Amino acid sequence: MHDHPSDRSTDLAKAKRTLKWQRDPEGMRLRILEAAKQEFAAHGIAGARVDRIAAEAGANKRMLYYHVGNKEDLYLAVLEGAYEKIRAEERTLDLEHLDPPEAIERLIEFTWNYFIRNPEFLALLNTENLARARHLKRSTKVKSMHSPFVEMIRTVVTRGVARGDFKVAMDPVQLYISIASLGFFYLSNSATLSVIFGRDLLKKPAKDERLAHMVALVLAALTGKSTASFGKGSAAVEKPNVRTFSRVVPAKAGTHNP
Amino acid sequence: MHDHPSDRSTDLAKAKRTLKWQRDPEGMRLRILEAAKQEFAAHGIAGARVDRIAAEAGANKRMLYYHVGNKEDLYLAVLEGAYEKIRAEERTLDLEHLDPPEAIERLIEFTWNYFIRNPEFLALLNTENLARARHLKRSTKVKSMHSPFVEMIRTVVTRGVARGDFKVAMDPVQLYISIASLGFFYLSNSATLSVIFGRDLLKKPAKDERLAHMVALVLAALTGKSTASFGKGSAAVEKPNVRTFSRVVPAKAGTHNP
DNA sequence: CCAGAAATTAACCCGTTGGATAATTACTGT
DNA sequence: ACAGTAATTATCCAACGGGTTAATTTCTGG
Repeated sequence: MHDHPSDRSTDLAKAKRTLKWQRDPEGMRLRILEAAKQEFAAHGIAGARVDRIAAEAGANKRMLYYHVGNKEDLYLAVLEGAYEKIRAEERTLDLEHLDPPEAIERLIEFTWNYFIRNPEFLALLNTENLARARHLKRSTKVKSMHSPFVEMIRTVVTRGVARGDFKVAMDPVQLYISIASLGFFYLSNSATLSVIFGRDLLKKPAKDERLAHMVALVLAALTGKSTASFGKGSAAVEKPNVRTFSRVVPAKAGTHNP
Repeated sequence: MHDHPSDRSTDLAKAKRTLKWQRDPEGMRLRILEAAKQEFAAHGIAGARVDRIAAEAGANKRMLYYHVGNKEDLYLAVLEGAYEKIRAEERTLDLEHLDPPEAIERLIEFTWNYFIRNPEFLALLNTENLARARHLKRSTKVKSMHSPFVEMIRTVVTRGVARGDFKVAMDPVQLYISIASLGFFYLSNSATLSVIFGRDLLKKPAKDERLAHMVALVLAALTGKSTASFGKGSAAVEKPNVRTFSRVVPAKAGTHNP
């Protein structure tokens, strides 16, 4: 969504207490949706509280119904907004002019960083899947928002195979899902995994290591080469990083999980 | 858990109406936990209804509190049971005597099939992560149940590298997470992905294709070979399958997602 | 066979929560 | 300036849902 003056701080709730109050329909709607996004992401559909959303948005509960609708309408609006946002960002990624391996690397990095920057997106997807996509199915809007990534991957892979960079040609859909998988699962399940492994998977070194592993894994599969730290200081899309498989079978190291 | 006479049918609820009723503490407890598992998996913590669990278990609501505890206790018991179950099955997998590549394949297949056979497990994990592992953290029981897979992977990879089967040695933890990722994400998010791609990812051919892709991807990365359908009719752990990357860049094919 | 404990049922309680109704206040065009 | 509409506030409420209390029934050991 485009910036709106009353959009930044999440609880500038009272900033509107100028004498009595002033009108701001669009701003109100945005604050409601933002608050709803946080609430649904944090508590799921059933766990979300309409009153909390209202409070967080600095609004009266009645406003939610006035501007968006009931709880489910609210949820769907949030979900659609989330898809719109990622699709919009996806479209900004231009891979056409890159060497195929680097294009794939960029793709992985973008996806990974998007997930890191938008944890609510992960939560919302999980919530929606818990609901078996009951709401998505009704949303013609989302169904018409196709990700450009599948086609991007198709052309990149084709190009890579033609140029000899890649040994095999994977199904773009499968590869797309795999790239999403590797990052999504790690981040989405970081809480339980951190407990199981007895170490914090969200601290920077762990995340850096994960990104390097994902890139190395996918590129190794595509190129057939063990992809030793290939250069190109290329300041990655959002975060430069090491890119090798972590040292050879790192022995029991720090992990306390046998 | 071990079989108990009054365990099989889920709604044999009334089978206990022998005149008035008869006692069956253990059976009751099991039915309660099974019902709770389904309920929590289907609706999450906040969405779960204590009354529904009771009804499904063929019990009075009071029984839940008598045999297990309040809603949260119930949830934690379910979660711990889920971890116990998967850990138990994991221990039955013996990879030591297999060739490294085949061992990895078996591992992937096992994980994949376990997820398919236990959809509630996926849902529970998602639910717990939505709660930021709030309950897991309190469970000393689960924290002490280490997966044997990480060590299995470590030895297999080491062996594979020594024998020359594998070109690179990956960090076992990363590889473990990656293998889980590839299957987990696909299945856990199949509902939304199916809507987005406009095709049912859960029908058999799609699932078979996914398994083949996962195996090919991981093995290609490890061996450096494009892993063309390597043989060994090896009747996979639970489901034999094709194992190549799907045909070369399958053109727009059936997919309606550009 | 019977007393006490264990298991189970039946009924109720009360805070929460989504949603609705109605009254108030701020804008807008004319 | 003012009428009409849009935006917002202030209350209310009925149902839902987790948890509890108390009465009932079955089982077991002596």
